[in-house]
Amino acid sequence: MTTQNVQTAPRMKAAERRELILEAATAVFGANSYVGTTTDEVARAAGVSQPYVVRLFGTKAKLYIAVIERAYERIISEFSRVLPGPPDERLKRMGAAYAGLLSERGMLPVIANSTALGGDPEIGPVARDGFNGIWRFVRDEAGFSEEETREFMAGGMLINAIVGLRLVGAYGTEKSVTEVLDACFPDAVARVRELMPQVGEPW
Amino acid sequence: MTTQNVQTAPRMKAAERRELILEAATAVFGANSYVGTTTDEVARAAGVSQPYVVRLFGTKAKLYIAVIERAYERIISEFSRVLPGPPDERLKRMGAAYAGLLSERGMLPVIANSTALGGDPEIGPVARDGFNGIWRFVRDEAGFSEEETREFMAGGMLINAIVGLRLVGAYGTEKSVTEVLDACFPDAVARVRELMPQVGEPW
DNA sequence: CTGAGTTGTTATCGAATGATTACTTGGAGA
DNA sequence: TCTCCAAGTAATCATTCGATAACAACTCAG
Repeated sequence: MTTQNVQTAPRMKAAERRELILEAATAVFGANSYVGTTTDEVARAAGVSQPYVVRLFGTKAKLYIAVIERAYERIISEFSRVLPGPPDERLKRMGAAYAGLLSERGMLPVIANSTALGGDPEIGPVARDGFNGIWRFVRDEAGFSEEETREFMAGGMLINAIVGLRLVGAYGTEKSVTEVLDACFPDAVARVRELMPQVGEPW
Repeated sequence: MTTQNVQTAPRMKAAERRELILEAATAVFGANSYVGTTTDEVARAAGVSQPYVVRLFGTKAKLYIAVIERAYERIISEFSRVLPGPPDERLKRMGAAYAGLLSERGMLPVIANSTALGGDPEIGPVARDGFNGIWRFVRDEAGFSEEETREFMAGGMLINAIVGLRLVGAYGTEKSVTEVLDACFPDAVARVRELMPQVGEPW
């Protein structure tokens, strides 16, 4: 007995622990970018030791790859969920679904950051695959026109920028910000407003 | 005489050297992001020693701030340049002008990266100012409608993502990529195609 | 011509970080 | 019950990076 469970994390199957770490890593990578994040921060956020994170994923880059793969899958999954329904409101639903992912910490920032890492030989291909996957889904599965697809993707990138810049802190005080947020996606903006992190928040 | 000019960089007024370093720093920060860039890389790219870079700008963060301020000024300057002319083609000209900045190394990637740093207490405010500045210019100086402004900014963010992902390497082979590039900005895409860095290029 | 301020360097430090090694402990199956 | 694999940790290492300090040489005003 005694079960001196003072220091060590409660036992868990590796797959389950992996998922926990991926969730924590998404939040931390999202807050600090890829290069700006230490494996130790991820480990502490997940409640395990730093060497264990490295051992489970092999390397920091491989961990990050797992994180963005999971994030892109998550987006496709949300889009699929809101696909059924009135076709004329499909774009609004998908925009709101994307903005809704703000509630899952780091999800959108990680996506945004991945679009800047195309030059990395390891991460680049994964990021391109993820981006292309969303693009194809929007066009083929959701049935958007070429023009609609471009606009939808561009709108998503704009949301990423707004989130990354923490622009919502200025909502209401800065006219141009208010403008963009209201115009961005008809239904998305409400979600963005309620979910977006403020300036200086650790998030 | 003798002027043993073996190691030390040729003398230059500090202001001139500052500009040289800013240009080099834009390229390096653009290629590797803020956190991923060392002051030593910047120094070597500029042909001076690392401590001198630090001394000229005080700190790495201040150097980066000078870089993005310069980049945002550069964008405004280009937009101003193409402002005169037929109003119905103003949007096309400005889109092409933005894409044309691809020829100045690191300019667009630096802008893209700055939109992810809103959470930084030092850099965040500068990035927000720059973004808001462009926004206001597009709406007030260029006279775009609210809707046009949003679409223009969103298109710019999409270009940033395409560049960051090195998507152009797949142009012609990947159907969806071809689609977006052609649809993005009528005249911008030609410039993007000829100027965009390929996958794996140091750029 | 000279000397003082500016331009620039070399040497070096302390902290941080990703990774490796060797060790411990819990728990499921024979 | 016993044992062996999986889960997890502590200790530690080699690098890297931003910053500081001390020093050297060019140049221009008087």
